[in-house]
Amino acid sequence: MTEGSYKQFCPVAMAAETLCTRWTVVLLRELVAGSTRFNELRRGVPRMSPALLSKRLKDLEAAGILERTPVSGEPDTYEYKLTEAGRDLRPVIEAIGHWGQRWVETEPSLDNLDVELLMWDMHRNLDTTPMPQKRSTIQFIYTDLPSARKNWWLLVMPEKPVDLCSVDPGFDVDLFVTVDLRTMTEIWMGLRTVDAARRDERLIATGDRSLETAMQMWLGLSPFAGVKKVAA
Amino acid sequence: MTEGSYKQFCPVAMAAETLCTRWTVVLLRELVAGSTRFNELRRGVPRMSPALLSKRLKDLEAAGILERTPVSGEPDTYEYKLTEAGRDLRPVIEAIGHWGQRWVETEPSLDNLDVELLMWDMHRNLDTTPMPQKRSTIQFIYTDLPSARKNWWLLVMPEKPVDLCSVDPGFDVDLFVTVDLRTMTEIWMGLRTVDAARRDERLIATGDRSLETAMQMWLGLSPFAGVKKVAA
DNA sequence: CCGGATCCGATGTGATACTG
DNA sequence: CAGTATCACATCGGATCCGG
Repeated sequence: MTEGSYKQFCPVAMAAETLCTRWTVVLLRELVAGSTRFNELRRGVPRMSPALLSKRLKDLEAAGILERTPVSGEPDTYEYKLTEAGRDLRPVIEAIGHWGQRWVETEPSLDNLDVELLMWDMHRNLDTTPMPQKRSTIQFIYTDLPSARKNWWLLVMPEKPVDLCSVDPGFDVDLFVTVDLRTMTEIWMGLRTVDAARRDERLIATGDRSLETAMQMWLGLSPFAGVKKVAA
Repeated sequence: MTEGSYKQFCPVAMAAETLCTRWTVVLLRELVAGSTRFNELRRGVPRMSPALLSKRLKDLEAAGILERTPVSGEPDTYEYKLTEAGRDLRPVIEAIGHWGQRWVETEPSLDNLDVELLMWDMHRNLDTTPMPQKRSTIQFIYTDLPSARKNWWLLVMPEKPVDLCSVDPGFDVDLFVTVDLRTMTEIWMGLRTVDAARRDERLIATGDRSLETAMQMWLGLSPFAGVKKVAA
């Protein structure tokens, strides 16, 4: 970007200088969502090269948007946390996402599905309040994926963050969800409901009855799932 | 930018693909502010090369954000008007500008002043309602600029758009404003008031008393002038 | 594993000039 | 007025590698 400024005194231009460089707002979305570690960020922004990620983190630190601090106890590991200025970017990210959900055609991006990214987003947004007050294990089986990426487990423990596994954790499974990747992504984006997918036999949920019927409730959707799409 | 997508199904990423390319949001700010013609846009985004401007306009048209239509009567001239999707970007631009005003240090960008851009912005935001119901001519004299860019005239006609001239239009001047470029830019950005600048003798306004005293009123400021700055 | 750095070819951008 | 053309240069993506 000619690493250079727009040379305008307008606040929009001044902000855009740091915000509107490639990958930056996607990275910020990940930070606003709560990721703090380098490799955690990589998982949320998988197609961004580590070199560019590193550069952007430095740029954002220099801009006062985040702070990099060593993690006590773990040498050579760092945490990237938003400053107040960074947290104040949430409305900006929300406005962009809101517009994107309303106006950007989804078809093209539904050709670029990514299970890992989907599961990563889902596990962060699960709403555990309507779930039983005990450990629950939910297994997702993606019918259209090769075996290495077919099975995913969400481990829900009361009072603890939800855990995501791509290898069998060995616990008894309380609910099996069998679905294809596109359908699950559409549900996550709010383009389709769990019930509709079950009626169409695109999604099958078997196991614990209460988990099964409340699925639309505990399955936290994309923060923008509620926004109505207008784009043709 | 590798003219390529982020390949994510997240609405933030989908929107950022078209919005967060270099110059795009600055251009959108200009469109949201009401400019419609190619050379009008150039004046609002003076450091953007015409080649890139042309490309961006095509991209935005392809994204459904604006429409290009021939101007009837004038061959080979076109108008670029925001579609509903484009007008719906106003909250996004506002959120970015709001954040910029709050958090971006202004000092660096106050080294990149631009009279023409400032006058262009000002003439568009003049609030003519508190002005006399007759033609008024206001001359700005920038004490620190070379003669070619020193003098500017704003022509206010009731019921008509404000006119901006960089050559003497020949009318009697109702109000003379003598000021340096930095001070006037600071006032425009809301970093300083007209009264404070007059007390500091950085700005002198002489002529019609009512125009003089109401200056802070009719001088429309930047849309973000009201946002309190936090940045150190 | 974690947190990067390095290299190189492809792509995007800026400056300047020019045209119907 | 409304753009193109051209060329040098900056940036980015992808792959690889590295030190703890």
